[in-house]
Amino acid sequence: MVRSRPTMLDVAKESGASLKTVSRVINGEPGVKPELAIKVRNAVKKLDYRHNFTAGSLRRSGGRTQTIGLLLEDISNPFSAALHRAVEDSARPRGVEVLAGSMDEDAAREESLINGFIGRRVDGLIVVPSLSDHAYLANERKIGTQFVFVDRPAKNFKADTVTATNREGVRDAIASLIVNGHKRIAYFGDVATIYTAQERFAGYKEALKNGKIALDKSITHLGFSSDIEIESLLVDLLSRPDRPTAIFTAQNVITLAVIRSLRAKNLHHKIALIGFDELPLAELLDPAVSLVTQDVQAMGKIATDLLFERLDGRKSPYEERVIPTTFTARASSQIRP
Amino acid sequence: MVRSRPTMLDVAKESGASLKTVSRVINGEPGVKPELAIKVRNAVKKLDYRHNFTAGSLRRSGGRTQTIGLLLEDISNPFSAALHRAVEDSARPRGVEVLAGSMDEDAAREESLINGFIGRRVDGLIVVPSLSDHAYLANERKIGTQFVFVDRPAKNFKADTVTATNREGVRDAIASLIVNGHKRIAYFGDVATIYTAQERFAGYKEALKNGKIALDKSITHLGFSSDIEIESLLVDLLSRPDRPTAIFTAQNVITLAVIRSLRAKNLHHKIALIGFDELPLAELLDPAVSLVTQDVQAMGKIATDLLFERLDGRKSPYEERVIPTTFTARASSQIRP
DNA sequence: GTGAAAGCGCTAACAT
DNA sequence: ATGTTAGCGCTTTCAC
Repeated sequence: MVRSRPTMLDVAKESGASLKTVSRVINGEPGVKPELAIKVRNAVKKLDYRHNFTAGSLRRSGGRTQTIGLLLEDISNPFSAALHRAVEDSARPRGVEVLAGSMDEDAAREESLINGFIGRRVDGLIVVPSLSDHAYLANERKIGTQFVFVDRPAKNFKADTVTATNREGVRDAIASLIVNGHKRIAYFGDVATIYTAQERFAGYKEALKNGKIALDKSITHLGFSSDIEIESLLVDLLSRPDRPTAIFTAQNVITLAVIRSLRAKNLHHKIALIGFDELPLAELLDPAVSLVTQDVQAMGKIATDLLFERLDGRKSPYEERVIPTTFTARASSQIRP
Repeated sequence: MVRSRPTMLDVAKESGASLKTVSRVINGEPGVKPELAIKVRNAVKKLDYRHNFTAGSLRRSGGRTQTIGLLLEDISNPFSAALHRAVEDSARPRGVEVLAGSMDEDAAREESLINGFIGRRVDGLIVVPSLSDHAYLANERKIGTQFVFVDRPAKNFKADTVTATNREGVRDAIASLIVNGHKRIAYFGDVATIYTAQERFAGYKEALKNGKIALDKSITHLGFSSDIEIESLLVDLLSRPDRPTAIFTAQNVITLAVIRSLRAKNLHHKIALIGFDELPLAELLDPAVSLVTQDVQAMGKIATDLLFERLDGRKSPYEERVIPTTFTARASSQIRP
């Protein structure tokens, strides 16, 4: 049988207190005589009353729902999942819950998610932005919804942003290859329309320049590619007389594809490799894979803290916080040309 | 400057329609003349009106919020993250958003999360239950909140449940080792208080029995252990004259620890290994690791579908859906004794 | 200290 | 086809 939920009024009747007094007790407001408060609490238990947060925020000054939204590329990928966890850990101590969604780099999905979240009146949004234009968020911000961007800056919208040292991280990793004597270093990355892809490629070019090595576009590849595509590109590349002696892969999935291809050609002990992004078993592979990684935990925590500061009324100019990446040198980058 | 959000009344005034007509247009209810509807939609755009879903559900019959809660062990682990994604993919087409949280096998956290979610009036909850007693949920269900449990059944609470064939999956994997001639198969698993750990160990015992091999408790270990603990246990085990010729690891983290230890002792090509749970780069390791895996996608989809069926009013008895596991035989389980 | 009344933004029920 | 009124469960405001 479906009963209806007890309300504050039910608790008031049961306890003999007034509606407002019940509200005071539930919300921990001062100025209620202890005996009355106990009566109220007993009634709460007896009726199994559950406070309706949602109804409260309708009238509450500021209208805060104590809920934030988190827009990720894909909830299930390790970067997103780790970021989500960091956000959760910062939000929960404040009694704030997190709505999360996957955008799949799809502008329509992004819009539908943002609508869904704003329709539920989230207090703020933490966004790993895709390509879309974010100018339309200005109206939302006027109304009090706050925004923080992670991993990449928003487009046409100034806001607090947390990114990693993509450029410097790649630059230093490539430099270590150059120190080891590599002069032909291939680069496999994402399309240059993605901010992080741009930055990482810029780091590559910077390192080459510092090492007085000319950029050879025939050994760089920018663009989304299937495993098979990467494999065939690699086969081409590696059958050339002037084949690269080292490879830098600028992203998770690409690193995996290249590892597979190198193994298939039995070149994994011949050609040096450095990848960007965490790889779960990197140190157990043969050779262990050298990686440039982001401090996702820190990025999530800082983003959430920035969001709450804005919600608490901070008015200072929008910040760009840049979190250092880490280069973990393992056997795969010690291979000499 | 912080403006206040436009409401339906503002849209009504702007468009010249009545409040209710605006509501009809926004909610896509029939019976509004196209011309008027267009006027309303123009006003919505002009004012940048955002529907307040939350306020609506206060009055709406059934009081549905189109939001569900998902309680996971740890949002950031691959199993949880994949489950979350599957739930999201089933929920979004219905316009339902997902609140998720990590319980860390901690009853207090579980309670605080459930309170937080119910306080926001989620329509239903999908739970990967920890050890706590779920009898108290009976009151919530009377009131209309629905529950589905995944991976493990709830305690003292009957509800729809989606689990995997833990027992059968392990049994068949162990059987394949026995077929290969193994008679001494070590087992490393979680504490037997966890349902899945129990089931998996039961599968191990079943396979031994079928193979007429006596259970030797000196080569089984049940309990949570650090990497170091596992390593020292393994060292002991492997230095014995009657050392095991194969190892079964009943969980993700344990599998990793055992792989590390076997490598450290240079025994990874000597001792057969099968693990439970997905491992991201399993096929790239040397030897490639044989695994029993769950169909997390299917589990998430089925759980969400069951939840929505209940929310749609299905009254039939609570179901226990059991999803088949998959055994992927790779090189690590082909090693002979 | 406590409580009554008004109203948050919306939908249901009932006009017209 | 459209509008009016009440009221969802709560917090605010203001009175006692």
